Amino acid sequence: MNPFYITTPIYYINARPHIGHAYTTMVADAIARSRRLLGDELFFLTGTDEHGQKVERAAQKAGLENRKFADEVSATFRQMCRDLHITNDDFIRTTEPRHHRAVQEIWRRVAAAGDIYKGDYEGWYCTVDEIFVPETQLVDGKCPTCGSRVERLKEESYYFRLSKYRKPLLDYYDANPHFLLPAFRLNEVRTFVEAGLQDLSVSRTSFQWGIPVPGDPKHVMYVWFDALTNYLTALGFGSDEPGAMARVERFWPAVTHLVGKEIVRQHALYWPAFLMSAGLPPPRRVVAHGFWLMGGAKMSKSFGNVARYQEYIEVFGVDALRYFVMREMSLLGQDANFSDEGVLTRFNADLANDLGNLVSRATTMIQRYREGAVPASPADGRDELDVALENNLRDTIGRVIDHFEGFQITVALQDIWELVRAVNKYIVEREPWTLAKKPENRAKLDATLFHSADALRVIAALIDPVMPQAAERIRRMLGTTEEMWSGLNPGTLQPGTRLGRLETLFPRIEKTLEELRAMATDNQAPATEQKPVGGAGEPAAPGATQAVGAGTTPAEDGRIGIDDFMKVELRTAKVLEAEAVPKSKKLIKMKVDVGTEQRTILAGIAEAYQPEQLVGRTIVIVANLKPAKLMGIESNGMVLAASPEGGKPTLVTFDEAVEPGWRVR
RNA sequence: CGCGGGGUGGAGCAGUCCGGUAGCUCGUUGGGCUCAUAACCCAAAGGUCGGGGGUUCAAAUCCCCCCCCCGCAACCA
Repeated sequence: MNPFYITTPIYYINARPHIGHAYTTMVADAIARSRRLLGDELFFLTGTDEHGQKVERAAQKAGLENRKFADEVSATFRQMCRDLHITNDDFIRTTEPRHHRAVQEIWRRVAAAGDIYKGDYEGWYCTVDEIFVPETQLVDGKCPTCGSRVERLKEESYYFRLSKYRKPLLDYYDANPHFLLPAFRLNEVRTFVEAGLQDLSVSRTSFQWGIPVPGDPKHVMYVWFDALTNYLTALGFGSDEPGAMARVERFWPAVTHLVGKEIVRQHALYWPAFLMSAGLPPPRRVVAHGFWLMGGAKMSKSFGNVARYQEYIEVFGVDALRYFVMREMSLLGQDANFSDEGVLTRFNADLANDLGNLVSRATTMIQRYREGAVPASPADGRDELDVALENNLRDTIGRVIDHFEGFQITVALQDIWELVRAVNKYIVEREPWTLAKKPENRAKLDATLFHSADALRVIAALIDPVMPQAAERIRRMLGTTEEMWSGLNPGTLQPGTRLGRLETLFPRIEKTLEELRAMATDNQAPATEQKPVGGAGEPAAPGATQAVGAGTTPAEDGRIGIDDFMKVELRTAKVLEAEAVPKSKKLIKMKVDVGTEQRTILAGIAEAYQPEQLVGRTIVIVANLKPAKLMGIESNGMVLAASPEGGKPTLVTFDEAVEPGWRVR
């Protein structure tokens, strides 16, 4: 047996599971199921990433002890696996002792290879949020989340000599052109590596919720060093138990890491480098998928367009959701759209009309014409139509297997549905209902019924990885049992097989979209503790955009006094000149008259306004803001505008004409 | 010249690496059938393949230029 090890990313517990997490997990499950059907020895891993400052803070906010908080959120991901019929062999949590041992062992090996050194991490530190803020995210030299002052701080940190691995990584990519799929993503990573690599800060002293560095416990390991190692932990790496290393040797590096495109760099670059340093082979394959878009836009909680997988399960069923996502988004392709219309259309057209109806008509006829027992296919009843159908079955089996092996699940489903339609056509061409009227057509009718049922048996086997429940239900109706792909052939259905109880496989959903949406809303659980979303649900990269809404409260309840407000000097100003800042996307530079003087101000409104339409307008500015440089230009103030989260700004205007320089309050 | 992805019938996509009748699903229109979940089967309409040059007997596909959209990065003071 071939060893085959597949993983999902471990999901960062600062968000609750949504469609993004569900998608990755369902795809990994389908691949796992397909490999089992092919006879591989399989290990399938998923889990949660639970360390880090964001978790510490989220726990604090929820008023829970770190571990309690982690337990709770991690459990929702475990529940997601149950909800989606995921067949993972293990569910790892980075807070488990086995993982601590494994990570520390990796650290020791990397250190022994001379790739860890102590240095200083220097950056801007917000003492309120207790977090380092990347220079580029500073707002007016202040913390972007809480607005308080940041200070230059140096923190002792261990570094990993990533720079040393530029050449080995490039060599590895060259020797393994399919290491990262799809191919264009490997190009991106290669370009990045070629440009040169900086050593990576891999420890922190500013928080404790992490895995201590061996021999220097005031340091905890930083994000990726901890998280990535989970893939080895689950195999038993670092364990003292007898036989643990045997499993590592068995399944490593025969691994496929399924990831979202936002964490390609970590998996295709950091991780192989860590492993090389530790004297272990890099993973065999990384497959990176795109994002689900809602209404053409990336899902984000602030847009309120994050799809919850639970609603779709309730309305359409687990299999239908699995089918939709795998049919609609090519694993090796671009981003795809997730919409109620899309799901509904796929459900009715593909599942109810094409497949469900085929199952229904084929089984009903056997029931009606042959008392529920599959007839044999007599030689004198067969003709070229039957031969063509059998050939079609054989070809489709081969192609579907190939496509699954190449991670082209979407294409495999297309092929299966081509077959489904071919069987529907076969039945129409044979007209069994006409044959049944004349006894002399008995042989031909038998052949027709047999081959239809036989085709259903094959179809059930082929959809099994994507829709395990539907496959099983078809088998129950047919009276057959599960079959491996390795021995799957047309024509092997046992004559005399008695059908089971017939049921409707996928009942058409005749509801309108409005009704569906209403159902979904009704089912929506009362908004629980809203956690910020990071990417498609995978661990956010170090220095990623700070979570919205987390720890923004400077004072007790966040309110300020009138005197605080009066510190902000708002004034009207007239725009005299305006021009777009070259090479910038959002900035417009303008010269404004503030009554007593003229000054230059930059505003991030280029996406909503043309410079020409600004000239002559009266706007509101913050007049006593410290100057700041943007794109090399100094801005003396700030323009007031209202904007939806992530949307285009609208300038503050007045009912009646006002003069420049008036105070606004 | 920051990096990358994309622009193909009304909608969503494949085809582009390895030039040669432009394909699939949904939708629309007409027909067939009645075993079946008003499902299924057939047929038709609908595309200057973002624009312009070039290479070639032949370009959606190769080369050059331009336009537009979407990510990421950099600047929403």
